[in-house]
Amino acid sequence: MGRQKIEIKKIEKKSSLEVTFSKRRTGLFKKAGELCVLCGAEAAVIVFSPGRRAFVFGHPSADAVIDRFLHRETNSRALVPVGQVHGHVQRQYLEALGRLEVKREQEETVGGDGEGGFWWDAPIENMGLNELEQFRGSLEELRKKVADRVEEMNMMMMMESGPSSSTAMVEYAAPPQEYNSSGGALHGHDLATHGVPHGFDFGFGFDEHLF
Amino acid sequence: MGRQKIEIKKIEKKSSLEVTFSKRRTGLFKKAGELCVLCGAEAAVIVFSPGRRAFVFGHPSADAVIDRFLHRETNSRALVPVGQVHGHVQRQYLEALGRLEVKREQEETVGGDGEGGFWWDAPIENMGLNELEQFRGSLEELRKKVADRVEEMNMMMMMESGPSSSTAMVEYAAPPQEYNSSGGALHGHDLATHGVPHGFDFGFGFDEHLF
DNA sequence: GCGACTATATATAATGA
DNA sequence: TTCATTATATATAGTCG
Repeated sequence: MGRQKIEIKKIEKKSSLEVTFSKRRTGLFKKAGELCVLCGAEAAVIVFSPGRRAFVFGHPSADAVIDRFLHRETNSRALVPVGQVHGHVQRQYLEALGRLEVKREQEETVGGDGEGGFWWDAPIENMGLNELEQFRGSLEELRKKVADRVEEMNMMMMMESGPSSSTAMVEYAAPPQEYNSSGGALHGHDLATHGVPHGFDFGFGFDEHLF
Repeated sequence: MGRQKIEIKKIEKKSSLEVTFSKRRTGLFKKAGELCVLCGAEAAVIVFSPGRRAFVFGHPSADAVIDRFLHRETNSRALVPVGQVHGHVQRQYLEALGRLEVKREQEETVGGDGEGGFWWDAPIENMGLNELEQFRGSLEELRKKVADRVEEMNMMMMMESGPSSSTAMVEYAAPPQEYNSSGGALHGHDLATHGVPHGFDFGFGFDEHLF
């Protein structure tokens, strides 16, 4: 994002590392703030510089967010198998997949985690970068293959029952997911009206104005 | 940053709010990761969507960073570098992911492979149209997930903050959620007692050498 | 209600004082 | 560190399938 493209790897030159750290930290906080305002989200960002200095952004406050985050942990129960928490939509996918005769025995082997996960969790988590990249490539291929197959089948159906009835049947069987709309109340503070948020920095005192 | 300039104020249109939230959250995490890699920093980002869903990014792990942050007053300077406790880089990374990511909603995708070939060798030619469509949907998810992971891992591999680097990016499901930290996150901390009541609070640096 | 695609808005790397 | 500048790299708002 500058005069020149840079690789995302550790900056060795100390001087520019510091500059970059400062700029990007500021940018990060700004983005976080924007996300909060735009979407009514709550967020906390904690950054430790390599020199062990801490910088924190929080809305409504870092502590509030962290607290909320930590409390959820303490209060909730033990591990729940993935499928249980979230609804039917996913289940349908899984059922469909199950019919593929994909080796389910792996469920026990790879899943490892006992009740914690399903077999499809493992592959990704345990793959090395190369494997992942290869995996990704293969996925693309497969996706194409599947897409083609779908088209092909549509074509066939069209020929069987006429052009008018084909399209409707191609819809996703899975009903649109309820994206967490209920109770989407914002938590009190409407920042949009505050204009410029105030900032603190006990270390140096910049970052006063982010917007 | 788009076709059109937007004001930084709450987005009312729910549909675009969700899209924006998703896009910007991704962007935020990416930036956080870059900051970590480029500057050898440690960071945690916690975001609660208006729908109460929690999303977390952490390097080396959200736990580690939060823990460190919470101990700032008492141990701040004498703190044992969080990283030292952990062992092998990749291992730690995977553990963190395995521990957290399992509970992701998106996890309910496909995946897995056999010893011989990959699972997609399964006969798609035997699938019905609906199944194919569903399958395609699942593939899409998986692909995205894999792509994300590749990026994460690329980032991780570039990090040279010693033997303890890792990065975790996680989405927690809403109300019922478990997070059994093995790494020593603190529970039952009364955070709400200090900090800024509301609004933003930036850069809460505490004394130490700058870098 | 994603995923891909752009046209723009922003962030920021390099630079110089 | 800081600041301003500015050329570019990125992020992302809108749009379409």
